[in-house]
Amino acid sequence: MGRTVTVRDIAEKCGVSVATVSRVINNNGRFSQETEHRVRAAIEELGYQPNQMARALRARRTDAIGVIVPSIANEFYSSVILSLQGELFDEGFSIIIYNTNGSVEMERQCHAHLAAQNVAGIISVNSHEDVRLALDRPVPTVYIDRFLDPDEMGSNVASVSSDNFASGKLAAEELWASGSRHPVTITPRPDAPVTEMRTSGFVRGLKDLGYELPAESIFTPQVTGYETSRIMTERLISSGYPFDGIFAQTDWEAIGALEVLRSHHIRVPEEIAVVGHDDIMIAQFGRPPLTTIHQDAAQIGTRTAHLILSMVRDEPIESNSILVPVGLVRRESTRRADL
Amino acid sequence: MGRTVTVRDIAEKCGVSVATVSRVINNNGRFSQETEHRVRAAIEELGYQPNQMARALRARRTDAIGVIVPSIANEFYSSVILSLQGELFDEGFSIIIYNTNGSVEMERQCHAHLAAQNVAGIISVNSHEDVRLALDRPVPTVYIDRFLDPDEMGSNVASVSSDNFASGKLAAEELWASGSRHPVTITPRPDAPVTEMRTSGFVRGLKDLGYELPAESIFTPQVTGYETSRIMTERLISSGYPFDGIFAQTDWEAIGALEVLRSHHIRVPEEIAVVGHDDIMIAQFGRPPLTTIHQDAAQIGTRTAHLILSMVRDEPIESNSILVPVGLVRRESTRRADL
DNA sequence: GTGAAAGCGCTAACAC
DNA sequence: GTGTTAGCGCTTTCAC
Repeated sequence: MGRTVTVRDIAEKCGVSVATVSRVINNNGRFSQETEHRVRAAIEELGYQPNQMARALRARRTDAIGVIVPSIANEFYSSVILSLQGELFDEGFSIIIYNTNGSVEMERQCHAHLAAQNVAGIISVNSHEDVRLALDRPVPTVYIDRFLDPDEMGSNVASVSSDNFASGKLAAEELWASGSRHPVTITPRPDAPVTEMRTSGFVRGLKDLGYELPAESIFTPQVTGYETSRIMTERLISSGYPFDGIFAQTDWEAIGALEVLRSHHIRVPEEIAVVGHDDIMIAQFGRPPLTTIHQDAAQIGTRTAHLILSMVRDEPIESNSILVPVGLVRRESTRRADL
Repeated sequence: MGRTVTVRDIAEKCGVSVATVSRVINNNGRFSQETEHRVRAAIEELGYQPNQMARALRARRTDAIGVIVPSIANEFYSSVILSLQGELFDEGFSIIIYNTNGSVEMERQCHAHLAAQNVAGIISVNSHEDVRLALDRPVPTVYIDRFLDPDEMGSNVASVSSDNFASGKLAAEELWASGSRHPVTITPRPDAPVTEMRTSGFVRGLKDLGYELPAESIFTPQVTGYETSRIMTERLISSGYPFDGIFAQTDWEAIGALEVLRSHHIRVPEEIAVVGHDDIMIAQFGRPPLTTIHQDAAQIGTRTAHLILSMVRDEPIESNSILVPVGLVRRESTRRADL
């Protein structure tokens, strides 16, 4: 293992200065064709790779994008990250990932860590930190799963999100069409930024159909997930509260609800129709298979990647608040046969 | 936004030299208590954060660990990464993630990318690259899901893996105890490094029970997964090949098999017993719920993190080939009632 | 079209 | 116990 090869080695081998080598590498400034050939040949021959740390020190930033996410083990998030990592890699960027487990304190620490590392940009997924913090962060930030008012955002903040209002509305329409006249909804944790949009879309959808959803029909657990949803559904049944449809705002919550309904021998969709949200793999394996709102994780990933790249490069962006369409995937937990 | 604050600012504010400031920060070398207090106070007051790029340039390496994985969207991998990211974060390290989608060429590119970034270490998950490449890479590398002969490894290569031989054996014993006398196995893709160990454990387990598994009973698809497994099981049934048990070496393959068996009205476990592998969430939702081999993703993550940290710090390591125990999780796809 | 040289922010000799 | 200084590898002004 010889010393690592630097611009200097290339320069010496070619009998030019390091400045010229640098110009060739970055295709920046003038140099003769002949020099270019010699330099490129030497780079090839010696297997030279520019040292990114030195570059970063000079440029005052790295070619890395920080990604902060509640948990990479969440299928929806990992799908988004898979997609955006691929796009960013193609442009020479790498991603540094942090899991916060939903803790605001952890999020704060991650931002500190990222600041010290001089990342070029930050992608923050389903964050419930105060967005104003981002406004006076020098590094461009894109929020996923969080709708931001375009007017409130500085030029270094943007958002990409599913159209959660639309998904709430779709769920309302599907439950109604399935004969549900007293639907309820189970939201993610109250501080999840998507909760409000989905719920208001749901309320609005029902209202348009002539039904005013009572506030008591909106259930907002402190912790999102399968277990919580089981417990809530169990309580809901034993309380005798009249309901004949559930919009569970995550698929895991929907699956939890389905399991409890099944254990009570309540027929789905005949007695109670159920709509989930996200369309992760488990949805296909519900009993019955779950009707759900599909989020386009791949598209969210690519749009986010393109957005952050533009911002990092100081290129103009089409919009600083991108809404990705959702769609209903009808399976067997809605639309009773006799309707 | 003022200029970013550097050691120099701290030094000036305290009336000391940058060297002293550096000594205090790194707790390296001598300095008076009084100086220390002044410096720390100034750091606090100005909100100084050491520039990691400059440090990295100096130290010739960053505090980042590169992680190369086939796909972060695979639940088992993402659970491992969740775990190891937490551990590494506590020690001040960050992780840079690459997805290869199982492509060796992509893996090669990722290594090149990582080399240019001077990561302190590399964690390579389920890689099928030539390990000898790692031997003359200067940066420590830990392989996950790949058993390496301790003798073949240099001091900068190590491995952490489930005890895949044991899991094959467990599967054999469980199927046998469920009354299966002609079991088959469906492996992950042939180049997956775990395939060989699981299969030989399975063969050995059956042999110990007095059954010699014919080579025709080992099915090795080119592509791992739910769909492939469905197709293979379908073919297996229509071919009339006699079998009464399946060891599917991933849970998704097991779920695919279960679906096909169900569509043919073949009773599980009465007619055919099924054992999966990994114990990811979907296993609980199989029809019937899937008996499977549990892999301890969290432990694999923490052991990997500790290993790579020791290697990075040039500390001695207990072992360069760690085997993490597995366990059978019995659900309803094995052990017919009448036995 | 090319070279010399400064400097990004930090650490570690080395001197005192 | 503290200061001076070289230099990590790169890019970029400024000369010529």
